[in-house]
Amino acid sequence: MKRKITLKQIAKELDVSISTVSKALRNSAEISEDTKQKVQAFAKLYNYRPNNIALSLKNRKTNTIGIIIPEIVHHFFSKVIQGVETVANKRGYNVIIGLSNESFSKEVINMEMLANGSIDGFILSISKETLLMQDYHHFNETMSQGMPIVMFDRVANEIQCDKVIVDDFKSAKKAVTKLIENGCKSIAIITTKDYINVGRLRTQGYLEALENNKMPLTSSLILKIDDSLDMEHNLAALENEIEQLFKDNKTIDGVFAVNELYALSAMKVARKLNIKIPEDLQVIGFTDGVLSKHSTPSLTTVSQHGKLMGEKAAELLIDKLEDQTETEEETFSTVVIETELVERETTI
Amino acid sequence: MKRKITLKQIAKELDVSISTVSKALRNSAEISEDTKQKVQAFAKLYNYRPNNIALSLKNRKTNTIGIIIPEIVHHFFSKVIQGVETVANKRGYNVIIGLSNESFSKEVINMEMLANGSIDGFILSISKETLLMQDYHHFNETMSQGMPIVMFDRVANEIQCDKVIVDDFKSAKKAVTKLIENGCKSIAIITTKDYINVGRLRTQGYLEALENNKMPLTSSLILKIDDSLDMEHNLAALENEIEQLFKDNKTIDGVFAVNELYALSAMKVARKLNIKIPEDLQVIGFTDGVLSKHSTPSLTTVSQHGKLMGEKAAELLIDKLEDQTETEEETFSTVVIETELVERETTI
DNA sequence: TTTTAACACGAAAACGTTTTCGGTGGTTTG
DNA sequence: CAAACCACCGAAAACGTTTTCGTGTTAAAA
Repeated sequence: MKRKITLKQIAKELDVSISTVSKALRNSAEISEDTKQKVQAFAKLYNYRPNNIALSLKNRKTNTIGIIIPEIVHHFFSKVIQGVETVANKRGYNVIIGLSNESFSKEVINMEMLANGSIDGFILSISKETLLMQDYHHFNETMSQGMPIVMFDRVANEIQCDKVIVDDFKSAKKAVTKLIENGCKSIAIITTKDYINVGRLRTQGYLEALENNKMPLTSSLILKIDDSLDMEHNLAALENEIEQLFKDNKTIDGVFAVNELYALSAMKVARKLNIKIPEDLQVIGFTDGVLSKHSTPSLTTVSQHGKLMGEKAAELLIDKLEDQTETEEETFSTVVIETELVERETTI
Repeated sequence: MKRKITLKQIAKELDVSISTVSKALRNSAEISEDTKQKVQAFAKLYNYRPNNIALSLKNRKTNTIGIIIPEIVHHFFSKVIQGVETVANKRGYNVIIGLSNESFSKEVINMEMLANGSIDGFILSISKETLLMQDYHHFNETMSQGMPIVMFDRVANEIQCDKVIVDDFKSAKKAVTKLIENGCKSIAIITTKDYINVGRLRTQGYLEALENNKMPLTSSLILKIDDSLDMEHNLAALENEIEQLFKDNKTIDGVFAVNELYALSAMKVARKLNIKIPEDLQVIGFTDGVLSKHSTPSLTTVSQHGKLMGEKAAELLIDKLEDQTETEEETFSTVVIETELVERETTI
């Protein structure tokens, strides 16, 4: 087992100084052609690669991006990571991940862990618990230490930083309007509690769409799910709630769900109640994942373009990291990614 | 913007030496109670945290695990990452990810990138292209430099390292046997080309199950898909092939598919051809993902326990990293994770 | 009073780089 | 022949730690 070779060892072998080796390898004009050749040949032979850690320490720059997400087994977040990874690699950065599991404390711990020199900046989506508690001190602290943050999707308006979001309000409005245009007269929404801001915004979009089209707002048609617990493991409860919704409102002919799972559950319940999709009931979901594409019937959804969000977030972060200008007034931008209504089989 | 505080700054402020500060913070007996109190209070006030990079350089240990996977937008791999992350964090390690996108060169580049000091060891699943080319020099090189590797799922038998796999052969056999017990007389398999070893093994399991039950082996019932291209974006081609299979073999009453997507495509084609599931056709897939759970009818699958694989892989790697004993003969273990046949609605 | 030991602390090396600043020795110039 | 110059190379500092070893001070023992 041969350890990785260092400058020092090369210097010793060739009987020159460490500085000479370093310069020779970087093709400095200070070094004669002869020595350069000699050193470079030797380095190539022993497959020399500079040690990243030493470089990081010297340069006070790790060329690594930290990404903190609530969970990874989730199509949207996977897509975002994919996007981040793509541009990060292209621009010479690595990606290190931390999972908060929707927990405030894990989010804090993970950030502290990475902030101590391991990374140059963060890309993150806020955990549910943090949103609920509205405790954002850790974000401010990291930023005050000169470590930039880019938030995506689940952001906090109170925090001044770069953000990448979709226009949840407009997108929801567009989706519901689509249902109205398709002839739906009684449209229900299955959404989250209001502390999840994306859920709240989507609900508002729903309301505005109804209002703009002079349709009545019926509070019993608004089902707010408490998903503080992991719904993946609580499907039965979810389906019961939805079934009750359908039974209480027999006229429902359209459903807008703020995520894939809610939409699929609605479809499942509808099937159970012998409601035909899309003839008797049209459904639109949010977040374009694998489920929508492969469900039967395949689900019409508002696609968020997760990969694009990741790419954009990475661009923003790296731009900031590599921006040399020492301006006093820091400026932050919020990029809005356009959503797309992907029409499949659950709408006419 | 205040930079992170260092030992040197604390030392300067308190008018003691750097060594004293370091020792005081680590509660060394060399330092008087007075100075300890003073230093610790000051450090707490300024929220001192040791710089990870400096520690890594000093200790020649990064406490970071590198994980290289072919793609991340994939339920199984996400699960594995989740597993790795869980035990890594528990044992004080970070996780850094690299995506090969099923490409040999990206796999090599990514590994070289990380191997230069950024991480202590690898957990990886081999890319399709690498498997096809059978060029494993980069694995041997990294290991010869003292960096341990743990492979999972898609492994190379030629390489001596720790491995975490499922018994693809046995699992496939079990699944097909199940179909036979359920009364299927003509069972087709939808699998990959043989260079993907997991595909090959599953095919062998299929064959053995038939043989053991004295059932005829019909070559036309074996459909080997060339998925060198990304099938997610080539669904139509896949479905055509499957449709042809059904049309050529009208007697088919059972399908074993080596992954979720193949299984779902088979179900889709069956629906198109008005074949009832599970009455006329029973289907079993491999890899327990979200699709299986939420499809209609929900798919009976062989679950691989991705998270468990990740956990096990991380345990193996960290154990090796922290094993102090300087044994000459290195020993490698291969852990086989038991699969589980999750029976849902596509089987009787 | 002198020797010894305990105590408290600091200097310096090491991890692997890059870079600045000074040297050599030789050659050209006035 | 001295001065200036150039081409080439090395010493050392710096990044932020930890740790070994040495040293000075003080109190206890001889």
